Amino acid sequence: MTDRSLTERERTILSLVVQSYIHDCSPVGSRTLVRRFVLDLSPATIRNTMNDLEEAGLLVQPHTSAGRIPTSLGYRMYVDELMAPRPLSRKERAAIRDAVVGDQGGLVRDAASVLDQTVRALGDLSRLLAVSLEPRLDLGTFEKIELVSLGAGKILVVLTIEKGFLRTIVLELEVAVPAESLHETATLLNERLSGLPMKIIRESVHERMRDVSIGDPKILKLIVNNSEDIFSTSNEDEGIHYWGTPNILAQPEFADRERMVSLMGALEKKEIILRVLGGQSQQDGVTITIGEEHPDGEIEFCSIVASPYRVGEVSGSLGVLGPTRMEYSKLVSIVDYTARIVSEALGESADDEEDQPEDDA
Amino acid sequence: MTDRSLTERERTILSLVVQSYIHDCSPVGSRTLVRRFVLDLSPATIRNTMNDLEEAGLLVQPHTSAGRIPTSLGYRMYVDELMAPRPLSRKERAAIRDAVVGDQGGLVRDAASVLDQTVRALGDLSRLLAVSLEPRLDLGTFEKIELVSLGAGKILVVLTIEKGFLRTIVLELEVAVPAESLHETATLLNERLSGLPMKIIRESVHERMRDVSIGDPKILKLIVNNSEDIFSTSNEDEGIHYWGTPNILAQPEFADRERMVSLMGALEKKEIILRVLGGQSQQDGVTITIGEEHPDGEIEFCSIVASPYRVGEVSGSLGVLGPTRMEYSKLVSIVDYTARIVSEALGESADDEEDQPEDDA
DNA sequence: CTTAGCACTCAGCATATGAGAGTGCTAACG
DNA sequence: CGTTAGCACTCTCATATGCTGAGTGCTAAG
Repeated sequence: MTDRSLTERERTILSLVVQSYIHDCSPVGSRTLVRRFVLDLSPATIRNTMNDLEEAGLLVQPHTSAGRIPTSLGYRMYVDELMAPRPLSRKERAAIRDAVVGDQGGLVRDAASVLDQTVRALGDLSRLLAVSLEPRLDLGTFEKIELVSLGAGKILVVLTIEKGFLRTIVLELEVAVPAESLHETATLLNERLSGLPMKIIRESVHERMRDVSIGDPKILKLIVNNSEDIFSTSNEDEGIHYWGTPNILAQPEFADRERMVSLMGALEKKEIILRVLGGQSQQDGVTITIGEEHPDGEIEFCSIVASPYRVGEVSGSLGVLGPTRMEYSKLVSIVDYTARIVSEALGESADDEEDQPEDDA
Repeated sequence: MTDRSLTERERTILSLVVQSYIHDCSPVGSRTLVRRFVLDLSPATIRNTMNDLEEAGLLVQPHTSAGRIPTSLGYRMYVDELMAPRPLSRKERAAIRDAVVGDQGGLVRDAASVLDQTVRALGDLSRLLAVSLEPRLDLGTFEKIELVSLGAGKILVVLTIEKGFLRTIVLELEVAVPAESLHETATLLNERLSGLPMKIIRESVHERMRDVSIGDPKILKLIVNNSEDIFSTSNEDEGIHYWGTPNILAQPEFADRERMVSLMGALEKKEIILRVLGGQSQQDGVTITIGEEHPDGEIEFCSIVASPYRVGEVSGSLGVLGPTRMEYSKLVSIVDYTARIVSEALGESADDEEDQPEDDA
């Protein structure tokens, strides 16, 4: 538990133990270690070092006289200081890019569709559970509202948001409203709200729409009253995309039914994912959260590698979830690259004029 | 395997075996049976009968000298001839109704949202996996198309279909199109296509839109060329809603990892669900498919209780999936009732004028 | 037709046993 | 002093063994 920095040997051993365990999922002993990686040291020496690492809280033994396995802290150390991100092969990149970009031909794929494809690729490639959140439009700037009459008192509200994001909601009124009036109301809303971030609108429509003389007061009231829902992110708590449940369930760490069921429950309820991914979308770049670092007990055996993607002010996030024993070095690269491509893809599909140059990091 | 009809005693015994097995998930023996249900027969007699049932292919022994369990055929017999559908309690009905109907207040919940709520209730109530398919708009009659310019060459296509179903797609053109022209094009499309079923439109837009003089030819071409996607059901292969994976994974029949993983894979790929539920939506009323009756090996340990829901010509389906050992008598009622309520809810939210009377079956 | 009795089968459980992997410790070594 | 060989010890895992209980099929008697 003392956090004196590690010696070079300790760093090496820790790194090897982690790698070996990630590979085999079986506790690694001193003898095995020297044999697998041809070390110029005797098992006894390794044992001593391992003992030190155990005292530092980086390794544990599942039971007396078994090999060691990394603790969350051990993985943390490995991730932060020891591992070298493994660059992606040309083929892997292509796989991601093809899946994300897809081909349309006249039809514009919306964010949901892009993300759906993305998680599939991400899940298959990582052999873990891939997750993504649809863009949070909160910080996006509102561009335009359009009101389309659908007959029978129903009105389609079409919101255009920065970078071509779109949101449609159907409202219902008891009485039909003439097209003229609809148009006027829309114009009014546009005049007063255009250019503001969605979030600000939510907070201040009431004031901004207080004294109005034109437009239909009924519709206006309806919109103002439902502003929380209308000027929000996507529908309900939806907007989560998954892929790869079988991958993760097949992992040996979920042989325990108990764990498995509770994990699936957590996934289905979506709260946890929303909290973890949603929270992270503030920060930039790839974030790794390991095992017990999670506040939620249900996923204390899991790690998450996630990254936000951004299109203008709008952002969402994506990542993979798996057992703590995962190939961090590879996953960091995969997730990072995928997030970039998604940003790019959504940006492009949004407005073609500004061609963002592809940066190959 | 001879299908001479069963004697009264055989029917009773089969029924009791099925019920007992459904309850316990442990093979039921002759002695247990007489004890549990106070039968006026000796175990030996039961044994003889059971033997007959085994020869008829309705029961099997997992191994010599274990009790019997029902085969798919046994369940089939039970479901078709022996069981009495268990009526729902007032409370259960209320639970379903509340979840499905929900409350809106100005905002119209679309089919996706209604079904999402529905499967949650259905999954929780059945303690199994609930599944639903969004409505297939194929047979729905097309009412109106509306083209809304989004700027930057993008056009929002709004399709109104019978009973208030809605479908929106974004198209993209290289050049901006004047509003005037958009309106003309929409009018043209409405004149020629309104009142036709979506399916017919898909098959015949090319002919119907051959000789036109007004409207923008570019947009028209785009729409005609993409008619397969535009005048179709919902987006991609989406439109499946789930709930209750933990329920089903906790079932003892999925203790086997192998099975469990393959089941989850099948669910995720959606094909099987689409085939089973989609296929069934033709027929009316509740359909039960049991174990090996399914063409797909992945779900040969599962049964599905499903029912279509209908709103005018438009229909979709919903149901529950679980191990063959499920409470058919209860589930039939649940699924049936849920389907009715969903039909009702979607119908109402579609057009309020025609109040369908609630029928309490 | 029904039932008592009996020999037989087999999963499940507990117990014992041995092998293998791994450890910590101590003492010797360069 | 860091490193290493040796050793006693521990603990899991796999295998073998025996026992029990639930259940069966068959036969003969009621």
